[in-house]
Amino acid sequence: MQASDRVTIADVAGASGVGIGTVSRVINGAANVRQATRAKVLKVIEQLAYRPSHLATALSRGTSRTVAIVVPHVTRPSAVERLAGALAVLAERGYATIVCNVDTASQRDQHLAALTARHRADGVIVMSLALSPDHLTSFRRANVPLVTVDLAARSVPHTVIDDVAGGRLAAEHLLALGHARIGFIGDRARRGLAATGGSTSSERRRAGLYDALRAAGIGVDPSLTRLGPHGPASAEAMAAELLAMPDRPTAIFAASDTQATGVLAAADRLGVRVPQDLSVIGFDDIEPASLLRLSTVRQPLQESGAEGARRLCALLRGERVLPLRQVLPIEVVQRGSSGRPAGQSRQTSCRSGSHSSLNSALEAR
Amino acid sequence: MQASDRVTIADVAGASGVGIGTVSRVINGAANVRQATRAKVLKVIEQLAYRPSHLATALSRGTSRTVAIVVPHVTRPSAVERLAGALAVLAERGYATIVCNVDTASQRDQHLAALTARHRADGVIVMSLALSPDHLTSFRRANVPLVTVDLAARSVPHTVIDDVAGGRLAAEHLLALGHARIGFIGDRARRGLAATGGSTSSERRRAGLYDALRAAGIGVDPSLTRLGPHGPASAEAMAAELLAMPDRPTAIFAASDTQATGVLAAADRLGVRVPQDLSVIGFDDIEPASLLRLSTVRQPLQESGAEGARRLCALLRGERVLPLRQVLPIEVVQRGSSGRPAGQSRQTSCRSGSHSSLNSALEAR
DNA sequence: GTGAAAGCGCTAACAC
DNA sequence: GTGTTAGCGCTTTCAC
Repeated sequence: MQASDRVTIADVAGASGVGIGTVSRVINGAANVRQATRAKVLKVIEQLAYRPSHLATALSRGTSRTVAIVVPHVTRPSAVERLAGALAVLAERGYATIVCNVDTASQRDQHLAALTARHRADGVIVMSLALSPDHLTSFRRANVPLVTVDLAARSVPHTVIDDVAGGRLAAEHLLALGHARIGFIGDRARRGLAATGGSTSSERRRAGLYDALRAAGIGVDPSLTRLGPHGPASAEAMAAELLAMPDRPTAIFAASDTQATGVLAAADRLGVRVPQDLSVIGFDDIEPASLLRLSTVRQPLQESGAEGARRLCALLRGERVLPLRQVLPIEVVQRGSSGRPAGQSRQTSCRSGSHSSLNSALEAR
Repeated sequence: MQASDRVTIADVAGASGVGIGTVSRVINGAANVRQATRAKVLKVIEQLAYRPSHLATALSRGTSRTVAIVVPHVTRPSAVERLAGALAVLAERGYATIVCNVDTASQRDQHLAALTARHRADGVIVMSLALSPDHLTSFRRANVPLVTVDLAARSVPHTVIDDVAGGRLAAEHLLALGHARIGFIGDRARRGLAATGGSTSSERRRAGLYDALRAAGIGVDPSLTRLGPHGPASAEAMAAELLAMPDRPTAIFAASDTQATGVLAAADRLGVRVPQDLSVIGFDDIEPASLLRLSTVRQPLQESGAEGARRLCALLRGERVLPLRQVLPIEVVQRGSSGRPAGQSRQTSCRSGSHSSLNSALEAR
């Protein structure tokens, strides 16, 4: 048994006394090989510890069965859930998956440029990322199949949710509970990155909130909207601002569960009880949301990645993928962080009444 | 401008009136090309929208500048942090990174087997995974450079922390605060997966706890140790058991922050105040820990992935990587979830005194 | 059934 | 400087 490094199909052919064509047939399980020949070749392969060269196979076949995923901020729970959903589908179908994390616009451009090289990846999935017309054009010109997730791109198959409707759902949930002053905590769009189709999902969710407020005849108070960098710390600071207002909101809608977590922390620090003094609703339904009893708008994160992967696979099989725009369902999940505002305690929706908030708990430590 | 698909280096050479060797030199920025020639070739490349075939280049060079990372349970915060650390280093050095998520032993074996194929990846990083001698052997025989992270493997460069010491640190922190009855919540080793070198990190942390208890002359009460599946829900259930004991612990050490989160939730549900009635310390220092005011043993997760990547790169450059065993530092981060047990309030180490626990807060909703 | 040979698209060594 | 050629290690006709 020698090192499989440097052992080629020719070595196997030589040692088995057959041609390399036959060895190739054996490797690929072609039918037209005599049983005895097959056995002999397999034995030699075993003895020589022969492993086919993936590169040679791929070059010869013209495909490496590799796809690439471009995803921003991979450490965020929503991103990693999507990624995991896609990885599972792709692995099951025998695709290797290159993961390109991007935290800056220049990283994004670099990765996208690299992926339009010939034979780099059979196809590409782009998630939650601003894609310029130029980007789209280079993929088209390079003839690299592309699908997107959490991002609408014209003439490219995309899997999304209706963020505006999601914002509306969150708002309607709070409105139904009797809230009239509803604050919003969301992302300040960073130049270039994290924007999708001209607006971020945070921005669209805010739009949905405003829609609902107007529809309810309440109108929008811009002073209740705060935008800042993503992340719990920033959300906490912004929520603290809202809670310090003389006429503070009775409810806050956060554009993501991560930010909602920050809102809970802020309420805590200020001794504001949730949900008695403040209702909070987030977006995404990431794992910790359930533990924190956070009401939220759930979107199928893993499933979105899985669907993106399935659609890319279909594309790679040469199928047409229709409809181009796939919209996944969302729903409100009510937990303990949302309830009727003070003075409207009739028919309280939450399970119990007199408790300290997560927030005051946090402050305690 | 035609599709770059199917345009080869020969086409460029033909259209520029030069040989393919010259085109190759231009592409790779070789010095010995006349300026005029270079310009002409570059213009044609532009016009034809030529993109070199990655597969052809890689096959010819014998390397694809691709590495693979095998990581279990990629959605866990600790895993994704490590992954992100590695991705950043690898991207910066021009390596594409294949990510193989594994949730079962069979997925692990499948991925590891695939990665020992010739030319699949230039090198492999395995994280937090049980690696059998057979696995090690096949990598060695296949001549595929291998490093591990959060996993000791003999004769393979590995980046780890001292989990036993970490357990000891956590214990000593609690002991110093005056705790004597210290519970432990950890993973029940799942057959095959998630075990490293015969024992899981959870198991080693527990061993460290026991060491410290014995060293303190307190001894070990096995009834205070609970093992179960990873995840906050399971941890919550186990913690609830501990807290229901007649002589319940005054402190609980959880093998991970994720599990510690479950402990906090359990305390909440039972109306046990943290840290007054119960101190909690976790392990890892993942992002939410700070928000939850969770005391913890911090380990450099991103850095561990980055170091693994750096060491693999060194290996790929042909350098010897020494020492084989790289141990990263850990430290206790005290936050609000740990304090003196009731009746020992003198010189309390935590910031404030009379607060409700996260736990009671959670119950409230 | 099986062997020989022509690609796949590039790099690199070698001539000129 | 630049063109030519021999690989890199497979798959896949096409004869036999």
